[in-house]
Amino acid sequence: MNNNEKKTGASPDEKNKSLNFLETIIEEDIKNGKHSGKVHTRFPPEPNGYLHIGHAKSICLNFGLAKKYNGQCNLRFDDTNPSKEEEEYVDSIMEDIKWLGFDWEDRLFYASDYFDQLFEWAVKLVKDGKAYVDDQPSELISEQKGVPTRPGTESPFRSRSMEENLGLFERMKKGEFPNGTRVLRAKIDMNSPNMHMRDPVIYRIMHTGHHRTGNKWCIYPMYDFTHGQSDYLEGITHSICTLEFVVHRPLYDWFLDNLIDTEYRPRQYEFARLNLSYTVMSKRKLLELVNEKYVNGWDDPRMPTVSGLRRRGYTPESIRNFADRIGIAKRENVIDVGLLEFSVREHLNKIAPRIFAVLNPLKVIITNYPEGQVEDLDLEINPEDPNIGSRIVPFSKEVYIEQNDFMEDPPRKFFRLGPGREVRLKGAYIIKCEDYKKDENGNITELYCTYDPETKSGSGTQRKVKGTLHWVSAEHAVDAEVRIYDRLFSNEFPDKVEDDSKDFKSNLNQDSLKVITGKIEPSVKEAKVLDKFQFQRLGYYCVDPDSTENKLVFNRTVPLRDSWAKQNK
RNA sequence: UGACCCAUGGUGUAAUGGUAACACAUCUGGUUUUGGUCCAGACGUUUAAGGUUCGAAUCCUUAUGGGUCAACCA
Repeated sequence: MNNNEKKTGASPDEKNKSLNFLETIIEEDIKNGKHSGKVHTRFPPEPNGYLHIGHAKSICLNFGLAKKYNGQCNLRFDDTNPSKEEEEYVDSIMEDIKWLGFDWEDRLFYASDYFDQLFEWAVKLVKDGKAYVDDQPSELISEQKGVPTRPGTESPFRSRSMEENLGLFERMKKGEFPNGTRVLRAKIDMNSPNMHMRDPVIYRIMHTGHHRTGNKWCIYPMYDFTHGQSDYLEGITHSICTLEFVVHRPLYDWFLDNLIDTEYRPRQYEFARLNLSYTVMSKRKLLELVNEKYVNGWDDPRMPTVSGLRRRGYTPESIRNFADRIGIAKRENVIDVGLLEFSVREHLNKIAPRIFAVLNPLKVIITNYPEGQVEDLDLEINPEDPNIGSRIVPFSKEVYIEQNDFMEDPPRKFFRLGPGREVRLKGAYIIKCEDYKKDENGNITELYCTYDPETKSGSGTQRKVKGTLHWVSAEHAVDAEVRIYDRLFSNEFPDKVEDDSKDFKSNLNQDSLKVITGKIEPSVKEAKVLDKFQFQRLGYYCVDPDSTENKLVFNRTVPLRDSWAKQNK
């Protein structure tokens, strides 16, 4: 067994994991022969924004469950509100799901596919005396709904005749009434302790074109009147959503019970949505960050969006592993963003080619190295995967190292360079610092070192030194823009603010982006957009789409763990 | 003056009436030409009170704490 095979990071779903509560329910259903043992889930995004890591959790859940139990998962756009929804979002959502590694095959649906059927069902409700047209404005309806602790009062239009309701509803459909003048309401129970059962609105007038149905409709069904029936039409067995829909479940069931005669029913289950420390997850807040230019768009690498994470350098595998690790439950939770970072490090460690990059260069002149000599050193690409081969890195008389790899007056445990100290330049020679130069401000500007020609890497040399530094040859190095990203918020819980005059934006991390120019080894010239690297001793970086033929741009995905920095905090 | 959901280490998630465990985080040590990786170890957990039971994290009751519900949003 080689080093790679015994890694614990192997996809968690290969391990014997205990079941989450949904898997328990599903296995019970299968055992009982419910739905003939079939499992059919769906992922139902509203196309009014970009997907974020919380959606990724849901995608992994729904598609993952289907896969695990030999079932299927549909993609269904919940597009019942044309005033907010756009084609642009449909496209980005599909791209993100595919990128995450999931496939809905030929099962792409839209709630708007069902508008005709939904309308017929509404008519049935009217004919059965279970729905009525209300002529009141929304403010009045809202007032009559009461509050959770007090019953509501019935609308004066509640007892209209079936014929009158039918006529009015038809006229609503024909476009005879302006927006907001009438709605269709289910007649349920204004005294219910559940607000959603107090004669919910099921159709509203909206003279707005729809991205799929064009101008065919000027009335649109509400979410509650759409979702369960859509699940029914698609043969969904387990309809999984987040906790805030728990109170909607009685309504979900009510519509099906009053509309459907067959025995089959989809059933709704709820799980806790993902919250991540040091970030916000609501679409509204994310949109605010984009609109008010706190970030550079939905795919800004600091955003918790799927497109942002992709651009940041995250891999689909790392996100899937993350989703597996956080589990599924009904308890409110805040996951430490460190777990996400662990997941991406874990994967990138296995696959990212190692290269040398010096981000804060300090010139080192090797005084006894022959002028003009260049040695092409053969360095491994990834010690985790020796079979992958090696790369050539040129070495010469003048190199750059990191400024913080030298201290004028270093403490004993500093295993790097200082006056009179020795280190190994990784893959090259052991050098000794003989002298250094400072500018008028006291900044170190140059180091003068000697090298030991007997210590060339791979020559069988026995000499050991405590420290090993990365470096680049000054004349061969490639300049690149490097964007050092940090957490978007400085507070673990961005919504926690000192007083009401502030909001989550007051917790924004002012240093979440630093742009510098780094010196990178020449092999990087071949890099393509989104290629991922480990800058040795620093972190994982990937090529940003802003890169041009003449200028590479790198994003820092995540720094390497740094026990030295931690120790010195 | 309500209904519903939830409560296990610092953070998450298991244990399905029978030894409270796994991951991350934290801390030690070992290996290392990355202060990375890897390896070994340590730390630390059932909200409370009653009840049922030979036996309760698990079942029941009450309390406490947290959350959700009052868009013609989803």
